[in-house]
Amino acid sequence: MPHELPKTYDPSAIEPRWAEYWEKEKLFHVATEDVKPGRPTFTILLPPPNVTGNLHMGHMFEHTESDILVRWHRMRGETTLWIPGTDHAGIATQMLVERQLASEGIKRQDLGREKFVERVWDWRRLYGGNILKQMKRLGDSVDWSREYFTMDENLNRAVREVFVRLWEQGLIYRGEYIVNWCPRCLTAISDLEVVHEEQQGKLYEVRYPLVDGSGSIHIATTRPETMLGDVAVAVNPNDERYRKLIGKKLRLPLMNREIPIIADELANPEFGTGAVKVTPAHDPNDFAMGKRHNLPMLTIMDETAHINQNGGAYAGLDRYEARKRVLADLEEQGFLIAAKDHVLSLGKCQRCKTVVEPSLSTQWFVKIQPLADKAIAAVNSGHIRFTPENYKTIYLHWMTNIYDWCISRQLWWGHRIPAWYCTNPGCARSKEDVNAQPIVAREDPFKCPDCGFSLERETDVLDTWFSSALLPFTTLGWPEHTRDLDVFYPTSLLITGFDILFFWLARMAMMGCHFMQEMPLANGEPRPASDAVPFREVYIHALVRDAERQKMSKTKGNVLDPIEVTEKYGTDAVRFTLAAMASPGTDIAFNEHRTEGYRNFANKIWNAARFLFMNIDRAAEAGVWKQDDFLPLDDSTSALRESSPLVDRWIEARFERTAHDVNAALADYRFHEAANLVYQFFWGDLCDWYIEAVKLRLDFSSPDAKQARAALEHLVRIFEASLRLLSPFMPFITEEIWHALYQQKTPAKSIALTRFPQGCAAADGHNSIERMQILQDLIAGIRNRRAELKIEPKQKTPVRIFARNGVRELIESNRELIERMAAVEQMEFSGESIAKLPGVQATNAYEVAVIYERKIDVAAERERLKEKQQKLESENANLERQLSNQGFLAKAPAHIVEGLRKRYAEVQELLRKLRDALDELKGSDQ
RNA sequence: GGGCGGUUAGCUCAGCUGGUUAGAGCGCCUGCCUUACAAGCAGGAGGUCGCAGGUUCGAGUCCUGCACUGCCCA
Repeated sequence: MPHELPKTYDPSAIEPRWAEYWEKEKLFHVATEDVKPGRPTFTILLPPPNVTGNLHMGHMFEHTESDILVRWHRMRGETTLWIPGTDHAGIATQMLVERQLASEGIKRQDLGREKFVERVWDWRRLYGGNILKQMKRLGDSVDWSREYFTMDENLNRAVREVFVRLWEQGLIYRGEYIVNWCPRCLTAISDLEVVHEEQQGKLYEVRYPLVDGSGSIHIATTRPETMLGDVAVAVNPNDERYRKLIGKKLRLPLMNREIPIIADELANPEFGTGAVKVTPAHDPNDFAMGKRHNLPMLTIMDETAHINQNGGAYAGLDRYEARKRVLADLEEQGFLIAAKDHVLSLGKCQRCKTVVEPSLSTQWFVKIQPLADKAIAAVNSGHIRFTPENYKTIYLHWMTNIYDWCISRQLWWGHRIPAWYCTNPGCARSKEDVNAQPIVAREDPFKCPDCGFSLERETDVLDTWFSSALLPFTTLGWPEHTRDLDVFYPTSLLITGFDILFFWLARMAMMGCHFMQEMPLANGEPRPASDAVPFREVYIHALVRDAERQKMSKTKGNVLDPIEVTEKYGTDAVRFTLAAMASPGTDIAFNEHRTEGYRNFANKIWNAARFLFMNIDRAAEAGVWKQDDFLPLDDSTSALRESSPLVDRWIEARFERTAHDVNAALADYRFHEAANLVYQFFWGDLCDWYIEAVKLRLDFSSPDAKQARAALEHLVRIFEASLRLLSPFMPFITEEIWHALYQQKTPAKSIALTRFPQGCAAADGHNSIERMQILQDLIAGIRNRRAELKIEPKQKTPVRIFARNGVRELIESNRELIERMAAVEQMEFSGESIAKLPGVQATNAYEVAVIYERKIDVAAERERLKEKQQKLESENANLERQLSNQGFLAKAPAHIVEGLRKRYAEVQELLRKLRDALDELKGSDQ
């Protein structure tokens, strides 16, 4: 059956088909019961994208790198599992559904908690799968049967178990602390969810008079409205200016309240006036001071950041309105001394960008230090390794300066905290009591064990990251001791961006090390710390920026939609772009021109395949080829025979070396190197040289069609292996061509399930690479000379060659190749050097002259030779300097010195030839 | 303020533990529709490796300082 392929590669015609096929055939499903013991496993957990999100370029980059590694490991015969899923994204999702409700004129409070949560689930069912659909389109080779959602029933049970255990271990506590409060989201958020932005503001100086009338003190503040909640003024104990005022009382302006002057190291004499007001309920530093000095905590704002009853006349005002009024009143009453320009850092809610209000409230916290200690040890002892390595420093730095983690959120969407309070206001388990001992339980309790009253459940939910932190073990069935855990835990690798290093990675490390240490190994033995880690390796990928290196952002309007780019150039081309630019630690400036180049590469492969098919069809017509002849070829045995020509040996050696280097590059996450190696081999070696060379031997009508058949067989063999080498990088086009090659008789359901070439660095036993290089240089030299002489491409020219014995033999036996590739029609060998002939290209291996009747342009020729001479002279001077340097000769390693000596001899020889040629030119000039 | 990076061709970037003549893609210039491919083929130009010192027989590569620049944390 003849092959029919369009002349130009059209990815849109084939990609959706294969994406669907891979999914439908469940090609990447790993059934635990089928896992063979002893076989290496490669497990990787997909960082769950936000369920509300769409796939962006960063995802595609992350998925491309993951998919390349996953496909590579799979093709190396490992049991390879990639687990996909999505994250319930508490605040983001709740906001989204609230907005939807708002368009119907409803507030979530109108619906009530239960109905609202149902609405969120409805939303999720309808739209939540979008990002997964996009992943399917891109062909991510994940195991879809294991898809998870962080709110799934089984994961919820695991979250609850973790919470209860941490509570039992004293690692979770409830308490009144200052937290970051978002007055728009109406919830507390963790330190990490606050983004700091520099902003131009004012530093106000306000006079606070002493109660005894003996004077006053000037305080400096950026937030004058919080003075309503001031309970003290602090000065540094070493500050001479204020030392004798410590302990005295001040009268707080506007509020007419007496407050003390206290001494605290936190007051910085260098900043402002050196005296700071203390508002413990509205500033984290002041809170710490308040604790130290046992000051009252006076809350002056409500949850929407409006002044409350404690703010006297200002009650009911929004915080910014209150600031204006406070300033106006201070000024009017003569308390405002100055307002200086000041750049301040404002904390904003990561989700909604509202300025966060530090607020005193009762929240749940994880006592983090004991968990962090384990996570630090895991990295320090090498059980978790980072690439690039510098992230280890960043991780350790953060981990050793860690604060307790506020895990409660005042939301409805999320894992509700499994804690119950007694409804009896007098009971010690009542919610109103900050020090209450709630009932934290695996099973819902019904009545208070102390007083028998009914119970109410905690309304708060957990930080989304709390559940995400558990995924490496909960997705594998924890808390049960499952076979999945035995087989797949610890996961092999985490690929993620540095932006969630602390949010997620660090917390997974803590939770994994803590909880999995308790889980015995498959054989019942206790689990060593090295096997408790959630992942053995971490690869932190860089950021994808736009072509101008700007961060992509919706406001800038420079966001590239990966699906759009993919539809324009093909998934393979986009993947290859990302891979080829993915040097560890370097951000990617995504440039469509580059993608265009790799689409061209795909087209090149496509056309190489067309060339193959054309010849297979011809061979079949000539009766020397049957489809059944073509069987999968085993990598371990070479197809080379004694009689195989140099080019066959050469391409095979090049292939083996490339495959070897690609494997080595991927093992070190050097994606760019791997991609470039494949590119260079496929285009630079296979297409530019091998296919051109093999054309000489593909004449099936000749009497020696057997030789043509052998040539075709070798070509097909190398090509098929090259497809496998390319497959992890370009899964679609390789799949398509590979299937076409086998014509329904594929040895596997997919090229993704075949073997990745392992390669061999020392495969070239016949020095074919070195020998071929001489021919390539010779051909390039003749072509160059022809271009200089402006010879019509079609016009063939004779050449004269002088070469020493071995090289002459090499050239003679590849005469046809040279003739074809350099447009040579006659090759004549000289018995002696022709270096003096005008226009000779001289190397150490040969001298070649293009014979052409057009008169040599003497001036141009001299120019050419002089330039060459100049380069060589400077190299020569360099060599002489080094070789006469005793220190170099004494200390440099022998092979370096030897190499230099050899090169020196070559340069001498080349210079001599050049001088001769220049002399000769002088002669012809006269 | 603390920490971590970056500066190599017009652009985007490689260059692993110091070692012979610093590479790639894109762009640019010249010539070609050579029966796989003009999304192609062939040839070519283009770099005092941010600056200044130092270590070394030898520095794009190691050290110090400076300049510019990016990011993270406070």
